[in-house]
Amino acid sequence: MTITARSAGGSVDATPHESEQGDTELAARLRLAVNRLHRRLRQQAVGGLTPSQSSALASVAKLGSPTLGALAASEAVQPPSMTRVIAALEEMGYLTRIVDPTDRRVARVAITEQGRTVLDLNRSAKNSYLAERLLQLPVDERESLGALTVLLERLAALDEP
Amino acid sequence: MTITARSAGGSVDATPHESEQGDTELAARLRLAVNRLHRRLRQQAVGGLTPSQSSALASVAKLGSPTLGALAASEAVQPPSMTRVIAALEEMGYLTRIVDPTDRRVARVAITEQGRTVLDLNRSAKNSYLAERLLQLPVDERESLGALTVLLERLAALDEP
DNA sequence: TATTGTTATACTCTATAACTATA
DNA sequence: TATAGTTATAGAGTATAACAATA
Repeated sequence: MTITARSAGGSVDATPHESEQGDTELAARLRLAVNRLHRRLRQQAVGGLTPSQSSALASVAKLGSPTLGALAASEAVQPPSMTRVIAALEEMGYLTRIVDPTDRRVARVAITEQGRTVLDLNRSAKNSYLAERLLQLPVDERESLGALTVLLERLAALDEP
Repeated sequence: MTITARSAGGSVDATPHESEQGDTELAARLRLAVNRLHRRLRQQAVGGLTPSQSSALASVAKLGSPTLGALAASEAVQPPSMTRVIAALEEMGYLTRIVDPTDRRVARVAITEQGRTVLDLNRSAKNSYLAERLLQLPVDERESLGALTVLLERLAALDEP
């Protein structure tokens, strides 16, 4: 996939100020954009899961049967916060706890059949805020978002300072 | 500027499942990425401003002297939420209230000299979470982020359903 | 004694409902 | 009566500190 910066016939109207910036200004703009988009997204509960819950559930599916601590680190929250998220997902039947046979202090979790179903529904939600907006974008910009998403995922996944 | 989706020598290890998705899956992945990145970012208060405050301050600077209602709509929050953000920014001396001469119900706000200084400091914060991470990216990916940030800004700015 | 997770508590951000001031 | 904003109150998400269980 190959894209260009402003390929939609000039519909991306960056001002000179925006397009001729340094890395720190790019960081500031990206921060604002992420914050604002997050505010839009948080108003939509997708498939009965809050953003924190669907994010954690997706991480569990990806990691297999992580410990609570590993999951908290992966989601960049503190253990007490993850305790609550897990409790909610467990009560809904979307994940189960597994007692670690070698160390009974650790709490491992794994996704259930129901949990996987919900996750799939979540991934294919055609009526979500973002899905509807992506359809309003020109095809080439939509494709470029695929590349951007990979970068965002990596930025969010990088370790702490 | 031209980029490719995985230009970092294969360091972007998207699975086949991730790279061969439809728009709805892209939406789901983008949603998760934005949520996670937001969680990373919210832990860093930049220049003494919370994310909500710096976002609102930037909007005021962009809009000129908006009414509280217009600012709330621009930031996708309800008027009571904006009342609090404005009160905090006003107390810090970063914006002032202007009585609308034609309608004394409306509360207009404008950025102060101090506010503009803080905003500039914010934009050039070299030690922010994102700024440091952007420096870890290959140059071509960093450049692509500049173009794609514009897309995120537009997604966040689109009107409600 | 160190580590893993939980409970208790508090703070930030945001929302809805009810209210005030002005039109 | 309608509109712009504020105050009162509540809920979601997360944090730190103190605790319990296990190593």
